[in-house]
Amino acid sequence: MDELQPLMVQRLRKVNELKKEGTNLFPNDFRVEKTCEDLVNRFGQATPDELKMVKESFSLAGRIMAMRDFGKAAFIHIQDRRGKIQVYVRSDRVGKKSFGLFKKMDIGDFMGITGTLFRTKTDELTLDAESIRLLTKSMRPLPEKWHGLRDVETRYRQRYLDLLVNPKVKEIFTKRTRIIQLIRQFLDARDFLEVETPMMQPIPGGATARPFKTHHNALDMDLYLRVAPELYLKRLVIGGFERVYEVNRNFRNEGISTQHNPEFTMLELYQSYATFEDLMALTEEMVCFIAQNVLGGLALEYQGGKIDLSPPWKRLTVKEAILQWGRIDSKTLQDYDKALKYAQGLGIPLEKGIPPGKIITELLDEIVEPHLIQPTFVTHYPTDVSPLSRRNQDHPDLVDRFELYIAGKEVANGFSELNDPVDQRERFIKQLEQGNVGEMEGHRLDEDFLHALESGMPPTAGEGIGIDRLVMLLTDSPSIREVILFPLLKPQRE
RNA sequence: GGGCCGUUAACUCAGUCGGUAGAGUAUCUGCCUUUUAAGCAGAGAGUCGCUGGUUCGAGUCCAGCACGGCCCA
Repeated sequence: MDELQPLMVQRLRKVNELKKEGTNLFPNDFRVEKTCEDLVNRFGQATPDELKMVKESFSLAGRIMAMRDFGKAAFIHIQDRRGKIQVYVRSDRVGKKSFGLFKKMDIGDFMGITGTLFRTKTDELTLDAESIRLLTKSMRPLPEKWHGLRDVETRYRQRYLDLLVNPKVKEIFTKRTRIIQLIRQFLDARDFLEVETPMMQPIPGGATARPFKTHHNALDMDLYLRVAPELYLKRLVIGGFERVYEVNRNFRNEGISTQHNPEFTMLELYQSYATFEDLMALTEEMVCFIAQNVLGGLALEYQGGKIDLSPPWKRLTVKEAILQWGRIDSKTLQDYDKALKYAQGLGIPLEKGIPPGKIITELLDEIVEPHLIQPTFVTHYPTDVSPLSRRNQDHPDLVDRFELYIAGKEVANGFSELNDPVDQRERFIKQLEQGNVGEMEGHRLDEDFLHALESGMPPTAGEGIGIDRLVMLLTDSPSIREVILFPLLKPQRE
């Protein structure tokens, strides 16, 4: 315990008094029958007279969140996982001994109550306690009831307090779980199989990102936390799991921002005999299914802007998109030097020698992305920045790939998969030669994956959806830290 | 990495021109058996993020550092 603060000293005094009286401060034999929500759902509409007819007693437990003391009686609010209910504790009903114990309870303590229901003068459904138990004594005070906990840093560092006193925060994380449940429900119903693939990989593959490194002592082997599960999921497709998905964490050793946390949650799915177009349809359907269930409709507000998820979503090619919002014509865009100069003129720090496709995607991020507020699929990316995507039949320098943008954020990335092992080998080698990947620690030619691909992968389409960003969108959260329970923060200096 | 902002009681926040550190909630004491931000009366509670500087005197001005937020790269 840190240096004893006055408030803790006062609580410790009560603790010692209770111990001396023989009270167990941490019992675990109270039987909980109901949640607050159960009682509100069942009796919330009942009139005072109807409640008088209910002779039944109910037992519930929870944390004391508010207390209004009248000397020989008190009103308190009890909060459990499903809600809150008011409890009336009076000396003449619970008995003098229990009431003496109650007087030593604090906001923040856990309490078990058995009682009957009534309605107060001010019409609030209230449990009239006939017996009470202290279930856990708390030693520190909770944040203030009215303003709650506002300090962002404390909210993240002491998320338990944030969850306790800020109901909206609890709601966001409940929604997050609901969203992931709905994803599973949606994909399971379409005969996708959920799998788990390695988090620790000898070669980090599937995305261009700096990995976290770790070491296995017994094998004396360096390992990397995965930046994507892609190459393992494809191995499973090769192994005959024609429809697979995984919802789990990826790790990227890069910057932190309102859009980026070093560990983040991704859905990746693979469907054999499907194309990137099939996956656009699936994405549209799945996101609408989730929104319908979580929001009750397809209209939502994100940070003051209105977003309509009603299908069909807009689709346009990368080229069309750049020509629409950029001040550049088709001919200039196709000329490497001119396109590079144009990009540099916009303040994008690019050096000569970068792959042509990189100019295109940088331009996309810079001039198109902010405009893509309503859901939009941008399609047909350059091949040289899409090493795992299948080439377009008619334009081999483009791939059958899409990215989904909503509210100016990249939410999904999918493509028809490259299943030609010879082409794949060449593209891996080219990627590594280009430096930005090759120089990144751990990235090297994954012979084991190529070996698998040489055994034959059926025509397949795959996609990744950023779950954190999807949750941000559906909960109107401005920062990724609002949708991750314990976002990464630097340790606090003592 | 750069710019701007923040850090004061357990929580939410004031703090004027540099001159004894403030409020509400919470806590403690007393009264109170239908309150709900209960009420009334009283009390206690501070390393003003940290380190240094300027000054007779620093929460306040200056520099550096830490952590966080927003924006930019």
